[in-house]
Parts: sequence; structure tokens; C-alpha cells
Amino acid sequence: MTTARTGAGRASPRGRRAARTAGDDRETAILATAERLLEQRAFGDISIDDLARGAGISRPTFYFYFPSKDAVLLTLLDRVTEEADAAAGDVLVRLAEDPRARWRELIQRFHETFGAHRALVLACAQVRGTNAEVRRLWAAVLERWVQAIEAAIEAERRRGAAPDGLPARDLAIALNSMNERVWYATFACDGPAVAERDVVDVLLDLWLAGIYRDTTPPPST
Amino acid sequence: MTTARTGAGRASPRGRRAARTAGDDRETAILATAERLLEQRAFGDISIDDLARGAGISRPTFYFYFPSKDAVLLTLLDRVTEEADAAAGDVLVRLAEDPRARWRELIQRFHETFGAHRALVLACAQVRGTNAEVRRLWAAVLERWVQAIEAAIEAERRRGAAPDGLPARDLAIALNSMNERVWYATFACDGPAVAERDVVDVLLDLWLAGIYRDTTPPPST
DNA sequence: ACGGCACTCGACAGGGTGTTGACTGCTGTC
DNA sequence: GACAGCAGTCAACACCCTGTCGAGTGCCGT
Repeated sequence: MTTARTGAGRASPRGRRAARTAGDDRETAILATAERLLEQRAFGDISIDDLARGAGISRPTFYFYFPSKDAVLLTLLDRVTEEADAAAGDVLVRLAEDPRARWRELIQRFHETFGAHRALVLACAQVRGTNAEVRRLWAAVLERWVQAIEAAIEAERRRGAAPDGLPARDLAIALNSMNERVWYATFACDGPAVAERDVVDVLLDLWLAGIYRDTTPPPST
Repeated sequence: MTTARTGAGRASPRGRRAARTAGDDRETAILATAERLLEQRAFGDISIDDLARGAGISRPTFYFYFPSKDAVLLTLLDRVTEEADAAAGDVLVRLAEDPRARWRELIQRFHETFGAHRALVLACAQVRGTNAEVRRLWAAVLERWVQAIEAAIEAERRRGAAPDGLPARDLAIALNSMNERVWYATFACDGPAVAERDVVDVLLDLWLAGIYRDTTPPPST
């Protein structure tokens, strides 16, 4: 049910000492196989057997490392969100220097991170509908980002750069939601979508309009 | 593969004459069962057997009416999008009368239509990830709406009420995408979401900001 | 009275998941 | 240097769900 496992598969960032166990390689192989196969077909069309064979083990052995197919995705998702957090860095605290440039940087970096793992991101969006675990993790990640954006908007209002208006939290939720869905469509090439090379600028424009009612918000004096 | 069927299940809006066949009731019963069950559990947790038993028939008989579980959803989705189109009506052609009021009306009516079938809408969003048929239908519906919004934005620009800026199509895509994702979160109560009673106003505010850079766009003189 | 069609379902084949229980080989211990 | 113990492995099984096939049943027009 939860991701908790005997001790093999998950966890063990507590390096201990004997981290050189052969099982480590197998686990890595499963993860790598998953990311590779995801680039070829949809998550639902990948069976546990595919994952196991790809990693050179039998299906029952797969269960020694992960409790389910979804758990593999969860582990992969965890990595990507960490990567995105790292990429975002401290951009938000330096907002006042040059708001337009900083917001663009933020959106651009998320775009690059997700774009580099689009197959995985797409798979997560799909599975989120059917898997409570993935849904929970994604909700938690999103909540963190929403709070960061909310705080940034409030700071911009406090310094007089952004006008009052919607509750900052609602604004932050709507803007994040927009990004998520727009990126999804762009990466999936599915239905009406913004061209990949324009997407950052389109999103940026709407963020600035929503937050500042202006495409060239003032830097700090 | 496609929704084409022998002649029983689908189609037959060409009333013919003998539309009073017993099979009609069965088909309706399957559809009703699906919508009812969808309010209790996720689409993936409903088996064809559940649908069949709910309609008082056996599983093989189900296949006489629909080629798959997904086809049921597709039929239901078709209805809701028609309902939404009808609810939207001619609001967009009367935009210039009072832009803020008309845009609000548009968003409000979509909100009401989707809200009345939230379980179904949620299920479609989930299945869209795994089913090409649903994905295609949704993409087609979205494309229609995007084009309508795009045309409306261009009309507002032509009459000088809205400033130039992003390509109208990109703007329309982003705004529609935002609505879709924000509604999804609100209806699913999953992760950060805007409260249901605020959602129309939040979306409206961002639409006006994106299109007019202003919360009170001018009516026609 | 009879051919045909709408409609129905028992029974099967196939493919996926998750579990059990037995087996292998290394590693540390007395 | 025998041996307990555990990481790691898999054949075989039980189960559930899907989709199909073929053999019905009852009604309708002719």
C-alpha cells in the first residue's frame, strides 16, 4: 500500500556501508528500463513483465524491488520534482531586481526540466487519474509551488509593484494549473496546443497580466 | 475500434419507425448505470460486469450494445459537451454589450454544466490519458471552443476594446487550458484547488487580465 | 408454419496481476 | 570449516478482467 519496503528497494539514503549490494543495480535497471520504455509507449501498455525482462530479472523478482508498477513511476516522479526544485533555485527571492526577467527565468527552467523528462511527466499526468499515491505526491509538490508563488505575489504587492486583486493563493493556484495543462498539451501534441518554442512566452505574458496587469512590471527603485 | 456498430447501440437518431425496441431501454439503462456508478467510484474500478448487472443483463450482452467500457464514457461525454455548447449559446456574439458580464456568463454556464456532471467529467479527464478515442473527442471539442474564443478576442481587438499582444489563438488555448485544469482540481477536491464558490470569479479575473489587461473592459459606445 | 432478426448468455481463451514456497549462494560467526 | 541467516531468485499457482464464439429464444412479417 504505502511505499515502505523491507529495506531493499526504497529508502537507504542512510548510506550505511554495504550499499554495494547487487540489488542496487537491479533497482536502478528497473528504473532505467521504465524511463526508456516510457519514451516508446504509454505507461498502461507497459507490463510488469516488460519492466522485469528489461532489467534482466523475472516478474516475481520485480516484486522484491517494487510493490507495483506505479511505485516505479512514483520514484521517478520524485526525482524529477526534486530536479525542478533545484532548477528553480532562488529565483523568487530575487524577483524585485527585474520582475519580468525573473518570472521568465522561473517558467523557462520548469519548462526545461519537464521537457527533458516529458515522457515521464505525461505518464504521471495519466496515472494521476487512477492512482491515489501519485495523486497525493503530485498534490503535495504542487502545494509547495503554490505556496512559493503565493508568497512571491504578496511580496510584490507589498512593495507596490503589483496591484491588489484576487487572493494571492487563488491566483497562484490558477497560474500553476494553467502551466500544468498547457505544458501537458504541448508535450503530448494532443489537441490544441501552443507551439513548444512559444510556450514560455505565452505563459509568461499571462502570469504578468494576472499578477501586475502589465507586461513590464517595475523593478525595485 | 471506432464507435461504428451494427445498428443497434449507437446511432439511429434517424428515428425510423420501430424505435420502440426493447434494446433501446437496455442501452439507456447501461448509460444510466454508468453515470450512477461513476458517482460512487472511479472509472477504473467499474468493471463491464458491474455495468451489465446494473442494467440487468449479462456481460456478453453488454457487448451487443457497446464495444467497450470506454465507448460508454464516450457517449456520455458527447452528451455533456452538447449540453455545454447549448448552455453557452450566443453569449460570445453579444460580447460588446457588456464584456465583463458576458464573459462571466460564459464561464458561469460552463461551470454549471460541468458541475452538474462532475463525476463524468472527472472520469473523462482520467481516461483521456489512456484512451485514444476519448482523447480525440476531447481534442475536437476543445478545438471548437478555442476557435470560438479566438474569434471573440480578435473581434474585441478590432473594435479597440482589447489591446494587441499574444496571438489570439495562443491566448485562447492558454485560457481554456487554465479553466479545464482549475475546474478539475476544484471538482476533484484533490490538491490545491480554488473553492467552488470562488472559481468563476477567479477564472473571470484572469480572462479579463489576459484579454484586456483590465478588470472592467469598455462596452460598445 | 416458417425464415429471419433482435437479443441473450454459458463457456472459453488469453493476458495481466500479485503471492507462495522452495531454491541458491554469499557472509559473518563460533 | 560447519552453519545460521539473509539477500536475491523464480516456477507455479490463484485470481480477475476482457473479449469472443456459438448456440439458443422469442417475436414479427409473410
